[in-house]
Amino acid sequence: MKTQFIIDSDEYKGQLNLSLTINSGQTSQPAWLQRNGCFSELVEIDGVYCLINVKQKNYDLNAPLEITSQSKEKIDEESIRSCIMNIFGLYDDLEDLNKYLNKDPKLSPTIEFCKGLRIFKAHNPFECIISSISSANCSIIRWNKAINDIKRKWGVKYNYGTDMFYTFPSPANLQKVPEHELEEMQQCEDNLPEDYIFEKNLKSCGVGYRAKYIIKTSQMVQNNINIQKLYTENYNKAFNTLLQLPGVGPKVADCILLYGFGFQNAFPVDVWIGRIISELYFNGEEIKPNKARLFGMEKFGKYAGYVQLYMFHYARKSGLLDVLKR
DNA sequence: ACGCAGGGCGATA
DNA sequence: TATCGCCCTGCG
Repeated sequence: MKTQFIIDSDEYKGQLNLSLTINSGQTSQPAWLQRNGCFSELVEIDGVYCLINVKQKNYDLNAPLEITSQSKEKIDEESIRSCIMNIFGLYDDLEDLNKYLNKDPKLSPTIEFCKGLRIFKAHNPFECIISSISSANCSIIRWNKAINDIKRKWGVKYNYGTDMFYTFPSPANLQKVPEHELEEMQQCEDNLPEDYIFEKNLKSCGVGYRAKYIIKTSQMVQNNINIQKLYTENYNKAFNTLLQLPGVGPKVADCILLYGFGFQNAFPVDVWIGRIISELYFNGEEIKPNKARLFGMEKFGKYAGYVQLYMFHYARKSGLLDVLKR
């Protein structure tokens, strides 16, 4: 089944920079496949896997979004539309956000660097949890590659012409994968060809010491922790629930809440956000991560998640980051 | 070459 | 309860 439609810019408030939103390194998921200005990914909608192609003509921030979708079974067009609106943060009111940023002289400079930048929401919350764990102490390119490797090795493959896309494996499947070469070898035991290369294990995806966290977290999501409940819990409850997962500390928990579960009041603090907060609001005095986190949540309220996203992007593009490296 | 950046964990006081 | 060394890999 093929569907084609448009999301016009008057269907949401403020601009959208599709490319920037997808490529700004948010831990909800790796960047989508990009070809000729068109972004593609396999997304589950109403229980059906569906290839989504999204294009914003000439990278014009006000151009309508051109959507095509392909799936075996028919999916209601409204479901596809709202799914895409959600993934690209189109339900967020950027006009209101800009008004808010303009009122704080520390924040107003971020606006011109971040036009149309939106929160890139997870289409698969479990993938978001594993992405966020993989991102800890790790570069964007590295965790992007790791997640794509995991999908390729244990996801379900969907062919669209010559293109191949993979689902993200379920917790039930990911909890069973071998952690390293030795475990993989033990699982195969007999009659493998001499030249067999052991590469169907988590470490071979480049996740390093996080492999055991990923396996344990998959087990806990499968058996102990109901992640669906996070949607209805308050911030503190959900935060503490996530901290129970191995590999999830405060920064990763906040990323999961913000990008995966819609908690826009979360304020994920990495070293950079810590330094920026210290520079902008504490005269360069060193600020402990937890203090920065509480400060951000308190000061920015429901805008905290966006402020964090905008601050980081602004600092990168304006050269502030280089200054803070000292 | 090789030391360092990046967040979380577990041992220490 | 806070602090510190270590985990793995890519990069300068």
